[in-house]
Amino acid sequence: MKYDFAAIEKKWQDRWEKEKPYACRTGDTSRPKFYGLIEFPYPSAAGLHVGHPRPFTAMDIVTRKKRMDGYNVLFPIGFDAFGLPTENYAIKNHIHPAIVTKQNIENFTRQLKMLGFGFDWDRVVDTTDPSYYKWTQWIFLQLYKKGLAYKATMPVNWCTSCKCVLANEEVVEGVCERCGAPVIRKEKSQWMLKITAYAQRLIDDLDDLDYIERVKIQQKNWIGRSTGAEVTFKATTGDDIVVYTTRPDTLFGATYMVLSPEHAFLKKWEPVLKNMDEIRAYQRAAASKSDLERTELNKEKTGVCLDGVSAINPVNGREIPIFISDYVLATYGTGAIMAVPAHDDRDWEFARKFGCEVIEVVKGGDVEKEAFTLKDDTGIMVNSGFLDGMTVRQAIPAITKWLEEKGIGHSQVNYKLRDWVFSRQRYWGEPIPMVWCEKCGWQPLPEDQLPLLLPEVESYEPTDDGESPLSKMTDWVNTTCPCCGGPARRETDTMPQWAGSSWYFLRYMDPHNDQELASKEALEYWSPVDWYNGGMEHTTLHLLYSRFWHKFLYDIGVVPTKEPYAKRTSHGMILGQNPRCFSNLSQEEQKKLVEEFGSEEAARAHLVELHGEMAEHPIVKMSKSLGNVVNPDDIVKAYGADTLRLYIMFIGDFEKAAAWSDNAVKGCKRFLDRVWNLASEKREGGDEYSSANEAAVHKAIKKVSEDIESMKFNTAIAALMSLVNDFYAKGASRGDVKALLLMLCPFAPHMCEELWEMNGYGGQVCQQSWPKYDASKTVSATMRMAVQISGKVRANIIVPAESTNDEIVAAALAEPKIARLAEGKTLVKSIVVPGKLISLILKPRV
RNA sequence: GCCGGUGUGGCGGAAUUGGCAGACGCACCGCACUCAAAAUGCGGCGGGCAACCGUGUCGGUUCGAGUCCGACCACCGGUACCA
Repeated sequence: MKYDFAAIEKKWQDRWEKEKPYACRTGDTSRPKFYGLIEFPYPSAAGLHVGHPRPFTAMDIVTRKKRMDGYNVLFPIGFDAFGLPTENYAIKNHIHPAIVTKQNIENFTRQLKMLGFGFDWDRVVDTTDPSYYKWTQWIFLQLYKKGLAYKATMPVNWCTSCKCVLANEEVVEGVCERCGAPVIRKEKSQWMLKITAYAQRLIDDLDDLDYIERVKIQQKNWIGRSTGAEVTFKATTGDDIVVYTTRPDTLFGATYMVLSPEHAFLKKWEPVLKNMDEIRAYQRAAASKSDLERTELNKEKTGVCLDGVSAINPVNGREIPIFISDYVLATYGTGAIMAVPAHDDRDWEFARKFGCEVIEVVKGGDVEKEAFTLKDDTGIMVNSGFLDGMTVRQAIPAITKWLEEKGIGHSQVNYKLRDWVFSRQRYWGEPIPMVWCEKCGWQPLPEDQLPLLLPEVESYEPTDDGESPLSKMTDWVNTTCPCCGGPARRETDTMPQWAGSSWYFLRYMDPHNDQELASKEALEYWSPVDWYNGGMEHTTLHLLYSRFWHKFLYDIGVVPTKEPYAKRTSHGMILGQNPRCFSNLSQEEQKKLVEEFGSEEAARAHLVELHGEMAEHPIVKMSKSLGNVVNPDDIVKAYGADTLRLYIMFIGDFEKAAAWSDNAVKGCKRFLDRVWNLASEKREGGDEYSSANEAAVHKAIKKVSEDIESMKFNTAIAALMSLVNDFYAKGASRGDVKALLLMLCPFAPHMCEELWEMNGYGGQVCQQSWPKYDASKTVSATMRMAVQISGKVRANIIVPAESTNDEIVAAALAEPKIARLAEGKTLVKSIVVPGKLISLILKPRV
């Protein structure tokens, strides 16, 4: 009988739909719980990308095995459906975003079901559903009530194409993360979330989490904690200028001061500043620079020296000039620095250009040539009054103490993390439930009025003036003040896409609750997520945001755990093969080109000339223009879902990027065909393993079990392939085949269910227990050991398993080839590694 | 610049953490089956006639190094005037 994957997969998907074998029950105390989570997809119009099945299949395999291990498994799915791509698609095609979203979710659902994932389909979550975003809005109100949501006017990142503000995390190399358009600074009044209040806890609590190390490092770097001191300098106007420095030890070397162009004192000092025109011109120039220009221009320092105001260095009373320069950021520290050109690269560069004095205060470098920035014990303080002779490490606490005693400074911690810009001037997002009243100011919408529904609008296109499309909906905008009952206006900005995804994993625990975001019972039972797998690109976005929200919900007593996710892993991207790269051509094509151009190098050079630099990269992102995009629908049609699942897991190291290969898919299909042919054969007998395969089966059980736990799916599959090869070579018993199906089931569930049923093993594979590993069954009576002489393998011997070291050495020396090599030599030393090898060191006999 | 990571056959990738490098798969070659092809099954497959040589390069530790230590090279990712 042929392996008819299309019919088999349809049959089992229909049965799963009806019988719901993957549904889970909240509150089951008879079994331990396991909550496996994947990042819910954004339902784009393009449908499922071939990259999606990689993390999905991985967690599907993990959770299927957990079920077989006896866990009550929650493995849910949902849709992160608000956001710009849908809105842009809707605008372009003149369809309402809600309709687009509905269609896209239907298509995604079809594709996800087609791949046979064991989701609990009764728990689907959709962030655009009012019964869901009611609670997103509710959380916002709680943040507002605790002072963690506030409206502030400040320079924000503005995407010139999306016509919308962006969070810091959404700006990548000066351009919009989503559309690639330049980002500029724009002064706007925005809702902000005070994530900075959680900066320290977001760092500290990482220690107890089982996250892969690079995620922890990346989050810590992004939060960017630094310790230093704030120091007050007196200005000649009498004002106190506070600077932040990580090097208070170098205070004696501060020869000038720099303010950010946006610094508030500039306005205050207008009457005394003699070069105000020059200053204004610089301010304007700095403001109009896009982030991209700022980074590109960062090599050459610019600035203006203030004419009319200077500052006094508090340690030595010296008067020093004040500059403004855009290398000092308004949004970090105090927006002002003391410049120590001898010991800071940027200050050194600036001083050289503007002719400022350079005073060495730490010995160890040549400050005429470059700044000496080392902060270790190699430098001794000089030219620094009472600090002279100390090391830098001694000087830092000494000067800090001195500053504190004088009341002009104190130690200070700073973070690079900024508060989260939380409003977007777009339509397709959660309305922010706030009302502006001339009399009462901003008022939160009473909770009983939630959800605040997103109104139907005629036009949801973004406006050039930076106002949300909702602002034109006067009927909706005009409302009454919840406080005084007078006329008031609603907030017309919406929430960013990251809002709905910041808590969705909680909703899965109790998705239909209309009283709370989830019941206490459900939260207690399922929290925390035991294993969360997702992309590295979310490390400083979704992952950080949702940790912040979760900590807040913990603080107000809504959730029972400090952290949302106990374990976080990450998958690599699926890339495509570059059809224009020499190494991806078939051997014949390569040969032809080499003949034509004389050498491989010349052939490669020709391809580069033809297609540009990228022809040198064998592996590239999938793109329509290269024609290397793989559609999961096509693969399922041609080979079946089980083959796609197996291949996407076999493709390589799960954590690393891997390139799609059509040929390699065929190899996985071939493997499933081999399993099918083997297992569909009628076999008599019981459940016991055959003596020929017993050891191999137990070794495979160990390998596959461990590899699934550690996400080494590729080697787990390799072990199963080896086992099948053994079965072909030695024949397989009914029990051998049964073990194979149990282990293969998480990877290829449709086929294994079908074969399980055909063989009449009873029940369904997914309901069986995972096979047990018995180490005693893998030991054999003899062992094969390599014999090395001076570290080189020279022969192999077979000895009884219980041989002593002396017996093993004797056996090694008796081996004909070894005996020949050892002739005329003395055995100096021997090392025996039981079961592996013997290393002999021989010396010529004198 | 700073912080991570990676470098192994024609290709994707293994290697129990210091113990027989190249598991498993792809591609390729041979054989069987077939009138033939495909499919399937079986076998071969790093280089070299060989001694030997081979895990980015150079050096070190060790009986033994892909794995450890030192110096470098290349590529990928994150971050970037954060004082």
